[in-house]
Amino acid sequence: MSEEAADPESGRAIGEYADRVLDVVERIPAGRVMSYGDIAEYLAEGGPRQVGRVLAIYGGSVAWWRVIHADGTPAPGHDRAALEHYNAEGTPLRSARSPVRVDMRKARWGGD
DNA sequence: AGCGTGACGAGTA
DNA sequence: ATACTCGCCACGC
Repeated sequence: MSEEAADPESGRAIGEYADRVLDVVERIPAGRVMSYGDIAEYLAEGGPRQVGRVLAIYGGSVAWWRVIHADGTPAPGHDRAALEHYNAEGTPLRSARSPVRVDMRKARWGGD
């Protein structure tokens, strides 16, 4: 066998960074949202692109619809599913039709 | 090791 | 609203 060093990514463990990102998403209350950049800034680590990658890979385990672009638009390809959740959670919207836009002015949430 | 790509953000036309 | 550019960071080929 190759002397493969301990591979924390293989099998079970997800990156520590991904774990922190998912933790933040999990604590976003219903009816609120955070942008990719907001989460990156909140963690003070990586960047908006890193957060997007984590959600793209592990988003299936968290409320991914509460994480949207800085301009209030949900993830591409999932705007329809996201809209269903926004209606169910009472998320303040500025546009209920494409392009679906969340009212960041009211819905934007911080670790508060 | 270089290059393309992406669930990003902000700026400009 | 759309298209394009630049900066950013990590991954896959």
